Amino acid sequence: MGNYAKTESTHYLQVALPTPLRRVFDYLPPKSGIDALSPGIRLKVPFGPRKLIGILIAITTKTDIPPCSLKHAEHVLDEQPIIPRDLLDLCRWVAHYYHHSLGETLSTAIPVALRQGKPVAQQTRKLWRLTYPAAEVPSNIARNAKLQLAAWQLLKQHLKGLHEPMLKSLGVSSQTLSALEKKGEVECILEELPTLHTMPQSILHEAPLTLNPEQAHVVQQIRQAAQQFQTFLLQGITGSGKTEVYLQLIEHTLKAGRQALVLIPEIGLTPQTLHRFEQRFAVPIVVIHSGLNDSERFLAWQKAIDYRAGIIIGTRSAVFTPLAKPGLIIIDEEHDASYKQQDSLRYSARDIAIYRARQTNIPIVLGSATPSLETIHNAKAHRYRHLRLNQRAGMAKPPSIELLNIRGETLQAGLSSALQQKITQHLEKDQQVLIFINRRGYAPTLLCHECGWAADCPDCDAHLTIHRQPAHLHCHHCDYQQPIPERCGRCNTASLFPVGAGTERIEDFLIGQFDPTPVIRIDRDSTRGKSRLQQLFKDIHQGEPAILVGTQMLAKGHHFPKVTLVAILDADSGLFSSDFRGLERLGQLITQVAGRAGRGTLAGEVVIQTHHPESPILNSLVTEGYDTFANTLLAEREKLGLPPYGYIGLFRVECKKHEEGEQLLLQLRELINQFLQHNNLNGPLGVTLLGPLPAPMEKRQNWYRWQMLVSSPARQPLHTAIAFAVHQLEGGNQMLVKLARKLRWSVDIDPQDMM
DNA sequence: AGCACGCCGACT
DNA sequence: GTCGGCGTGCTC
Repeated sequence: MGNYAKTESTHYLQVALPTPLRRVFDYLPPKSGIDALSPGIRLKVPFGPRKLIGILIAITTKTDIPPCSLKHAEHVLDEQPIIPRDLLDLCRWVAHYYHHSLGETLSTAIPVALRQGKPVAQQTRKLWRLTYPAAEVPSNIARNAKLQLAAWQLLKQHLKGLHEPMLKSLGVSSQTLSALEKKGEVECILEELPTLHTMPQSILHEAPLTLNPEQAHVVQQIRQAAQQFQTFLLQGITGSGKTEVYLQLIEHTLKAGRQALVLIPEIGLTPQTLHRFEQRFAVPIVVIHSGLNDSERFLAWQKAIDYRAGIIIGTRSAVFTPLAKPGLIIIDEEHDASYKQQDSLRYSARDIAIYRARQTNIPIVLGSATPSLETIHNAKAHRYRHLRLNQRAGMAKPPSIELLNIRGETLQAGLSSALQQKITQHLEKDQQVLIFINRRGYAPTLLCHECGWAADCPDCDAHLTIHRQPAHLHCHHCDYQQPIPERCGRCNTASLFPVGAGTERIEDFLIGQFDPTPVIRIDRDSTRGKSRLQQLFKDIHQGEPAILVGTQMLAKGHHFPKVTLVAILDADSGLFSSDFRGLERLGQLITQVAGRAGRGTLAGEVVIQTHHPESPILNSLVTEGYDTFANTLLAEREKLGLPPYGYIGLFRVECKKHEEGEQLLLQLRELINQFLQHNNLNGPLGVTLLGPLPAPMEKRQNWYRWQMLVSSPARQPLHTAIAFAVHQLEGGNQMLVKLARKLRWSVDIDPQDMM
């Protein structure tokens, strides 16, 4: 390509920049020329008055901008693309699908270090060895320099050298080493980290478990698709051995010289999962979670892309990790809400993962005991292969589930007397009891008995939650805190009292009621600090009789073999949730916590307190199980045209002045409706608008929140309408742009909830 | 989103 | 006199 010099001026660089603007920007090639520029490299470019680091998307010969107003790219940061082709393509699709800026999408996808322009260094490890093996201690090491002498002696016994981490663990500090290096006695060699190509070791540390026939069948079915795209729904009841299936699938993937990407929910069981993986596999495993700092994240990313790790385990954002040799994707607990990002780029890691699997032509496994309705629907439509694990290892029978009528009952800290009796029975048999309540703190409301005033958050439409440890009022929506007042804020009488019960209050009550049985509370407050949660789990596993009280955290993942009674205190909040997914969530929760009851050899019992024991849907769940329950919900969703039968997007607006959000959405609605009419997309088979409506919690953190729902029985018209609307908001319509400037707006495709 | 520019009010 | 409030415009 020697004739670039001639045509140089007709080439333009399309660059994605970290700005919310949904377009790419064209630049002239840098002064250094266009050679060695390929999509995926980083460029430093002038952007208005500042300099930004962008990603080169494409090199074109056309531009919509008058070429005289184009600027030159200033700097080329990479020789090789740091964003591989398929990740770039993935991000383009994501940006397009979620109507988000490509530059910001790329920023979400890559480690912070990269978007800040840090150089990509070859990953190395340091090998230290003696410069020359002398028989005697060299004279330039002082006789009293004990540490240096020890280090020298050590290295003399290992003339091939020792790696720095090894030396550290043997008590040799880097100061000692650099002191010796200065004296010319030792030298440091930078070795490239080995890739899996050159790693001679075997893949496994320990032998795999023997699979039961069901598991074996599942493994075999998925292996048959080993080299091509196929989505599997692995629906396995709690305790049916899904993880072992994952492990064996990964083993086959590794043996084929490929990598596995495993996504787990956010509050996930990272330490346990990781432990099990590390026990099994001898290949390097990389874990990506919110606890990592920037450089650790960057390291993990590099290991994945350089084929230095065989298994990549991570939460939501790990779905963007590029793989050198992709072979398998696993989404554990695929129904979990934490796979959906709830701000900025509102993506679903599960859905992106499926797209990725298709793009790279590899199988993907969605595992869950309680699959989402979307996934069940796709399985029924034969877009996914539906595989099941119905056998519970070493378990006689599934737990019995009872809907306990609490209508007219006087509750003590949220517990009915019937439930208290059951607790006594189980404790007398030396067993453990698990109480589930999705509300932390002492009580959700501080109420005045005299005038009905309640302590509210000044910044949100919400009551303040009473906490006792330490004592204060706390808003769970914006983190506002204040001391507990002694007198009513309205009538000034001293008759304030807590209404309702959260985990702290229930803990208090149980301690008094079932003394001396220990009560272990597990919620976000009781598990602050690094190893608190692990310690509490350890206590539970001692197996002594105990009552566990907790939130969501208790519903996920962990096995408690001695728990035989599980109680759900506030099922009704799920029954009457303002959100259309409320019931689905409740069903998943009940099924998941029921899976916690009676593992091992002991029979389990589940009690669900409700004011509506006759509720047909709850009864169908209890007597016929999750599948039937899900079918009922699916039928309802179909009637209402809700997902998975209809596709929805949500415009969200936050504003400081109450009416401004509504105004913007009203204007937007007018424009969209005109557009729909012009394009024959109105009517029930086209696109329908609902709203603007205030969000379920209208004010939050001093922002008023409005939303407008856009829905359609087909994906394409929905997409078209939203693309049009976004374009208008972003500059197409002057009036709208003017309104939009005063507030914050965003689009949420496939919203999880309307909160 | 940033950032600059520009035009009005209350300060050492 | 000027420091700084935020409305407006622009980013290849």
